[in-house]
Amino acid sequence: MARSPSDTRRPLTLRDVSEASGVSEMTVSRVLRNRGDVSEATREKVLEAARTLGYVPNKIAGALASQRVNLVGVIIPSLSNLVFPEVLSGISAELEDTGLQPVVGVTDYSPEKEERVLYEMLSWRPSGVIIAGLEHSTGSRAMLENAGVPVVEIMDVDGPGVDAVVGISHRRAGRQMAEAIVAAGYRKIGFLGTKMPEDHRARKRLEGFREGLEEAGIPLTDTEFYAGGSALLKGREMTEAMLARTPELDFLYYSNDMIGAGGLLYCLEKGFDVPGQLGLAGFNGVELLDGLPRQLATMDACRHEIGRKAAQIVAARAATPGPGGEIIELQPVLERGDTVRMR
Amino acid sequence: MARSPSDTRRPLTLRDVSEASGVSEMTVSRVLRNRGDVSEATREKVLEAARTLGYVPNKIAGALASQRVNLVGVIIPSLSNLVFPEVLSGISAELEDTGLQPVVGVTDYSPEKEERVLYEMLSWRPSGVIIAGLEHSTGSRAMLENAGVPVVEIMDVDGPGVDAVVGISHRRAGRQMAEAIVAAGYRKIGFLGTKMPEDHRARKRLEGFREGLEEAGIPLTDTEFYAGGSALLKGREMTEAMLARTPELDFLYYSNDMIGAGGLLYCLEKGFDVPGQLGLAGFNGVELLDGLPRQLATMDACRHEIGRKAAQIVAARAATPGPGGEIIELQPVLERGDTVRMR
DNA sequence: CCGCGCTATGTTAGCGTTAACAATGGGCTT
DNA sequence: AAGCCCATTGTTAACGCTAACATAGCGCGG
Repeated sequence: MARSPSDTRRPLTLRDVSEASGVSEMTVSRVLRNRGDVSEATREKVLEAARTLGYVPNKIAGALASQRVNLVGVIIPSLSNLVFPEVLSGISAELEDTGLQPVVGVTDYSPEKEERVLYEMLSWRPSGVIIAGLEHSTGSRAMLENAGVPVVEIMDVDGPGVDAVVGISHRRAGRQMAEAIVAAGYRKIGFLGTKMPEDHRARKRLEGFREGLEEAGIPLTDTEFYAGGSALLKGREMTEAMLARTPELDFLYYSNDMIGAGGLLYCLEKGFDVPGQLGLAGFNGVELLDGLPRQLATMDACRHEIGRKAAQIVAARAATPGPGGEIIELQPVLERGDTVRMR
Repeated sequence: MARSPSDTRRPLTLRDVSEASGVSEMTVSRVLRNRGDVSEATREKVLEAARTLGYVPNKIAGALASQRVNLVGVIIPSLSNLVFPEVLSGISAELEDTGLQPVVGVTDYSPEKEERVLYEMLSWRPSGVIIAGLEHSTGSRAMLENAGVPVVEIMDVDGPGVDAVVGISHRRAGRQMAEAIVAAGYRKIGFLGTKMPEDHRARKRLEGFREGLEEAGIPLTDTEFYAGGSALLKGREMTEAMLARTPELDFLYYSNDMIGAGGLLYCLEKGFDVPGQLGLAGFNGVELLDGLPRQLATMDACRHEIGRKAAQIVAARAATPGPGGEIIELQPVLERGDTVRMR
């Protein structure tokens, strides 16, 4: 397993293994990749030699020679959002035994950083790219179009994609929530969400939500936006601020579950009648909500499933090149929880 | 930016750019890497050509030729733990302008998977490896020893490392918490934590905690372990179960903040006198706690700082090879919050 | 016992880039 | 005007591996 004799720290190559086992480099390569016919005897001899030397193949050289790279670039805005790790887990699970490996890049919701990360990724010539969102800089879009590999844009289907798209309609999700709220009889509605101008999905949810309310002839009574900080705490603070400013509100729609949870905790503490006097809802369906004193109404964003489907598309096309352009719209499900009254 | 004429989808190479700009490949390479002297005129000509073609350099070939890879492998057990994304953010921040790029691998707390991920990473010949924990399989350890690149084991300093180590002493952290609890006058103490046998850091905290109690002549009255599921919910359920079984408990020490938060919510709901009759504490110092109705006592695990320091070590040694073996022990700080009484 | 068709192994020629060194040429010194 | 230097550009040979083809040996049918 080690390299005791003459440890000159010259990195090991196929040649070392080939010399140690008395066969050609090609044969060693074949053994190590399980490709082509090799007799059982040589196979074992080679594996033994590789193991005692502690040889680790050089994929850089391998990739250059074979023009194949078993990496899939995954570009997401953030890792601290909870949502994206879940998408990632779907991707990893699906890629598990395809021989492909996800490589993650984080953009911090910045189009410039996205462009840099994408450039960096493409320079490794991955077998595919999975990227969050449909909105990209001109440069990024051009790179995606010319990459010559499968591209899957995820999370969102409200808009044109470069190639394949897997996600939900956030606009529709917002609208559906509006309809449910109106149907439950709430009339004075407030929205609380992120300020981030680059969070297009939150924006689309709000737009859909507004549309849904408008159709019922109900205005959006108040809005409040935040940026940064502990989401749970922000939810709490924003709720307090909004209710102080607009006490007549009877429903609060939060752009994500975390601030919604903060709001819920605040309302319960204050002894408000939830959902009787005041209804609450969030978005995403994060696991965290299960542990709250009351179930916050939410809408599952199909995060794991989005990851799986996206990975499937990449894996399928890495195996057999096809035309591409698949559009998969998943349907988020409204989970009413305990914070929307029944009628 | 695009590739309109004769779009044969042959991947672009340096040669294409060199032909388009009328200089040699070498000169193009120099321009694109800002290396060596190139006249301003050619520089612009080349950049222009590269831009209009939409050329993206092939780092695989570059890395093979130069024997330099600007990647740092980061191997962590999980992304859904909240703790690790924070470590990652420290690493990214520090690596930001070193030209190095983190590449993340996830082990799911499995030594076998760790070994596979490590092998995969090393096969890309990264400039360094940052890996969580000190406990590895024999194979992994051998790979780390022979990798010939800087290795930084993070999170934990309780034990021997392969090369550099950055972390806190979880044993000491457990002991400190025990001392604080005893000093506050609590005597009937329960521990709630993960069952995962591979979470060595949680184990060490428990060991240290036990030691600390023993020294004060106080036994650990009850323990409860869980695996999987929503941590917040589990915390709630375990707390209920434990208090039903052992009602005389006056303190609950949770192995992480998430289950601690669940426990706190449960206790508040039940109207228990916290911290008077029942004290609570968690571990990690996650941001989430800020939004809770009451501040849970916890101990900051210095996650961001650990990431930064580890990245610093790798970056420094990638620039100037040194001896290695740095050991950096950070000191977690007890944050008493509102759930440990003052005396 | 010849040669066909295997299977097992070896040989050759890149993959696209960069390190190292070589060449070119114009200006400047003497 | 010869020679030299420097800035700039080009040439050559890897880097470590794999695709594609070549070869060696061996059993076996006719």
